[in-house]
Amino acid sequence: MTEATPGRRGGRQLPTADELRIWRDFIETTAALSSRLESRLQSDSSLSTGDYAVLLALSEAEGQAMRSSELAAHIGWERSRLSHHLGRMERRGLLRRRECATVPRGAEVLLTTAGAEAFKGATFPHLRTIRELFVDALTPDQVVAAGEIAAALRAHLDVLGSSQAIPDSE
Amino acid sequence: MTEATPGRRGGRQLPTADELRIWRDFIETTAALSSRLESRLQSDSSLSTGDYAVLLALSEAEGQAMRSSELAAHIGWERSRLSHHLGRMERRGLLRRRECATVPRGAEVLLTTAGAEAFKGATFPHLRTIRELFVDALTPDQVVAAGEIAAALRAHLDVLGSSQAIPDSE
DNA sequence: ACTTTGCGATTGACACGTCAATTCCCGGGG
DNA sequence: CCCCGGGAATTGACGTGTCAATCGCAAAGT
Repeated sequence: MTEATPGRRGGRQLPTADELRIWRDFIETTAALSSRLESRLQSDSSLSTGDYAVLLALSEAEGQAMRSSELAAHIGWERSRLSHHLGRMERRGLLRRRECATVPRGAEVLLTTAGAEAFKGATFPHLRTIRELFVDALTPDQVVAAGEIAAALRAHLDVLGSSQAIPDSE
Repeated sequence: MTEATPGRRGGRQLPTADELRIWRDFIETTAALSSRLESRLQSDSSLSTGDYAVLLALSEAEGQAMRSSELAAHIGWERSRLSHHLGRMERRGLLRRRECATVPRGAEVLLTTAGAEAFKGATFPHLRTIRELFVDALTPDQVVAAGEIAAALRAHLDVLGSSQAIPDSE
């Protein structure tokens, strides 16, 4: 009573066995890919991808500094996550935090020279790794297809997200 | 359209701007997808995807029990990760651990009724979520393409992995 | 003026993962 | 017999992420 209408995509409740197999393959492989990238970045530069995202944003900012909430919005992180991460990065000497003059309780994050150098040293091997692990693995057509798949998934997530998601998103 | 020397793929060191954009889109979207799935599973069933993987493996095992190293191999986890996770799941009453008769230092993991029920209650909504977030977002062609992309990425990871994988001495 | 509210940012408690020990127990040499 | 190497599993330290308080302070309300 719950199905028996093949062909119509809106009729099924559950994925088919083939779809499920592809799903598992897809999600596990992308996770493995992230994890490999992470460990490459770690061994090449002693940075995590989180560190890299923060350093990238700060490097591109004018004065190599940003308010922490701007930074959070820019890289799409929750503020609390950023705060924890900045604390760890500050302990490692990659950046400094300073009271912000313009905004009441605002904190400004600025790159140290060590941070700038770490970023500089990391970026080339990191990009090369992306090429090796992702671009080189696929045909040009597949790269394009991957982009389209990502766009479709993202669009779908956004649609669902607005109607029935978690509290505030961004 | 931005590059000047199309054709030779082995010549470049770094990804093009287009490739990089696709990469970021792809990796961030898949991460968002995982995270959405995780939170759906959590709110539907109070389980993490890790819990789900463990419960699935145990449910399918004969006697609803497995040696912990078999389990680790089956779901592809490191033993230490599994050990930590089993500890947390045991505290929540989803499973029990017992000394294994057949193997010297072997530990056997077995499902409790609570664990079996939690899994039973979780599986339908979980599969439905996979359908909603993944299958429904893509055209049938894209689903197939996603499978091929995953296979290509995985194969490439495996090739690289065997030649220059983990640091064994430094 | 004294609260109240609102926002930026931080903190604490906890789940999760990895790496490097460490424990337990076994089965050989010496 | 005692030690020693080795496999199974656990443990501890620590980085990382989330959620729910909390803190500090300025602008409003009364």
